[in-house]
Amino acid sequence: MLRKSLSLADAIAETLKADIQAGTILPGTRLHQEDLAKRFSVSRVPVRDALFKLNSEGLVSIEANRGAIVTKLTPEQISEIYDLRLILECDALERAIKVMTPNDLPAVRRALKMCRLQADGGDWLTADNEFHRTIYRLSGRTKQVEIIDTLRASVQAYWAQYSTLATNESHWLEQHDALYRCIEQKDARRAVKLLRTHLIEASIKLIS
Amino acid sequence: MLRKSLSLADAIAETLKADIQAGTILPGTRLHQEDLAKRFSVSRVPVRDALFKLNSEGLVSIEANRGAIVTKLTPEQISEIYDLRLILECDALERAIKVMTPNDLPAVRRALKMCRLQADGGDWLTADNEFHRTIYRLSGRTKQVEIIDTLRASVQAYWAQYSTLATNESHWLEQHDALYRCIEQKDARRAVKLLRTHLIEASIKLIS
DNA sequence: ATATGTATAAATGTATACATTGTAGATTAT
DNA sequence: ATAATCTACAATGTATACATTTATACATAT
Repeated sequence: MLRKSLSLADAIAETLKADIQAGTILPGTRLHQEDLAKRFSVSRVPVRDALFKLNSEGLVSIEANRGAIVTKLTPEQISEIYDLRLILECDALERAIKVMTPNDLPAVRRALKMCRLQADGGDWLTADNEFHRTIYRLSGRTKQVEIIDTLRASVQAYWAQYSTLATNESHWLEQHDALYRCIEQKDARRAVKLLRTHLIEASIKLIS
Repeated sequence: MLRKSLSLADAIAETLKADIQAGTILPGTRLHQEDLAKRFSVSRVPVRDALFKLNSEGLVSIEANRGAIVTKLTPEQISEIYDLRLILECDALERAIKVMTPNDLPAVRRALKMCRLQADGGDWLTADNEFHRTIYRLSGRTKQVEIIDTLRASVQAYWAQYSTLATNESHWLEQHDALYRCIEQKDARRAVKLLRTHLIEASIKLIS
């Protein structure tokens, strides 16, 4: 496997992204360049690069001369993101099912298994993300998958908050199982319908 | 009107963006930090910031330790972008028509007029962009409009190439007129159908 | 002649230092 | 006491200098 040389900026960006998505750093938190530089024992330059990168992913908001804060979404904004995900993910799913071959199934099955392992306690959110991404990638639509990833990432921080309260993922595991069966049978119509309700339910839960 | 203080990085990014979209800087061109720094009479720092920003908009591609090049799209990638635009723009148009009031019409009419003025010779591409954006903004979907803008921007460079050869915008002006009439009558169904053919025609023209 | 390895040069990545902008606190005037 | 202005501090923006990585050219060996 080819390992690309990871710059400091990329490493910092990834760490911060993980912290934000895990809920360790809450939305609305100010991110001071100097503080972060001290935390990572580097200069402010790679920190700035990292913040710019996170800004481009929508995870932090930068105002000129006024610093960066972890993006805080209103319920309306979260709702809009879910509407976008609905459109883009359903389309990607449909395309994926149409072009995929039996050879692609093991990867999906593996991701599904990972979800079961991480169901309670473990890193459920990442496993869930990986399951969906595995499917969407089969569509071959690079840009579309990239946008979907960005949208999913930007709401993940709010799930981290949520799941500490009500950690009831078994319902979603069943939906994943059902989705896999549809994929296995190449039943795009039904798969899309499942995903649609999956996302709508999630949206409602998260906003309420 | 509130004028936000424009950092050097933002100014450089805007200039480069304009150059790329105008076709002055062609896709595939390497963008050396030092050269750009000399061109704008600044240090490499704001240049790097600008390149990161353009990278986040998909206009340039950055590889670690290997510099930045103006993003070069394959016909397949262009096609994918048009498919995404089709989905997102049609949805935005439909939503815009549903929520807009008669008070919103003058702005659209103004943008339409601008298109006529810039039809041949002038800055048609910008006027066309502004016309569509004016409509989509009425939907109130900030994130969605942002994504649409990014997608439109990333293919604009290829139109710049194209329009020097065959500058025949009158056909599209007619389509704009027709679209406006649908909007005026709040006929979302027909408007979406028009936009769909508008985009499909454009896609085919650009790729061939 | 091709391929490989090394050395040199050029470009990007990072650190440090300086400039500018924005903010908070205090002082003064109303 | 409140409002406004000025001053000092803190944070970001930018420039310069250094470190690391990558690419190019040349030499050498097969």
